[in-house]
Amino acid sequence: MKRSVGFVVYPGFQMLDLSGPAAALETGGRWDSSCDYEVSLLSPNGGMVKSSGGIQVETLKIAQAPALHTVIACGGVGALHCNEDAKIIRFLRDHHQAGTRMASVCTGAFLLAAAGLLKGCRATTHWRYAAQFQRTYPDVLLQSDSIWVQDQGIWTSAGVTAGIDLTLALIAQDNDEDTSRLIARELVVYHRRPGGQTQFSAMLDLVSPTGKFAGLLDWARLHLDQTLSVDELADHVAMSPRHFSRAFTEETGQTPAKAVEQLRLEVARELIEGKAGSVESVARQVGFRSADRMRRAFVRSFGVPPKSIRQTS
DNA sequence: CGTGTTTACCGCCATG
DNA sequence: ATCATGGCGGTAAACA
Repeated sequence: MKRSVGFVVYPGFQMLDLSGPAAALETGGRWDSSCDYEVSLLSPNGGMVKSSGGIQVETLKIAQAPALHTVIACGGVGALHCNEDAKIIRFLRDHHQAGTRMASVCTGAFLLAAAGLLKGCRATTHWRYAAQFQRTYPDVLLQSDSIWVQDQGIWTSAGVTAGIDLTLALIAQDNDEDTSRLIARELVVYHRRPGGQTQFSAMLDLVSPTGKFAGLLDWARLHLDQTLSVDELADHVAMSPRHFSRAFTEETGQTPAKAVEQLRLEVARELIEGKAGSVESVARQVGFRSADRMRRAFVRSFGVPPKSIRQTS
């Protein structure tokens, strides 16, 4: 069966948000006719649309979209300006109400949220825009540390290449895990990223090389059993707590306490998946004062307690 | 499950 | 004027 997938783009969209998922969809049909997708590109006014990198694509007007099985809203710097575009909003709203499967990549989540589709739903977006997103749409349960999230049939993914992970998951839903695994191998990407669903490792990679806080984060990772309060961190880089907090948030897109908690959660998760000791002892190793506190942090961040991670891994 | 306490965050403003 | 810095106080969240 051929499934029709429509990508929503606009001036300033991110090419990789489109081309990554499109490549994954294209690859599927190559062996297996039951995994065949037809891709259409849709923009508010149709015609040629320029991506943020300058490459242009030919699009249909969204009003002339064919019947669609899935809609994917692409992200990009343009998303922050056109999330009030009435044509896009109406298009997304109509298709959602009609039961079309809805998805977004990166800051495409801003479009879904603007259309009101994410109210009360768990969702994610590019980590750098997470704070802005939460401020703009406080009624969305943002899971800023997830690669992708599915809630109420709406799929959102983190920044850029996470769109490929998302598409693999969509393909797995339409077909099966094996098909999605084969496609991942063909594309030479991870079928399941190391580190599970967290994008924080990716964040460390992106921020560390250039950032002022590279050394600080590395140091913190090695001393997770210490308190690591904002005051201590600020002291460690010889800044006032106020200035440190502001500079850190600006630089990394995360507040200091959140970042430390992410580090703790990430290491804890690895230890738990690796079955290294009891949940209680893992909690202490990574600096949670108690297993109960760690458990709450897990639920807050991953949506599930440590126990269920150990069981499913 | 409520309740007092601590912590983090952020807006505002002063300083240099 | 602009920018980096940092102190203060309110608020919200997390903790005990």
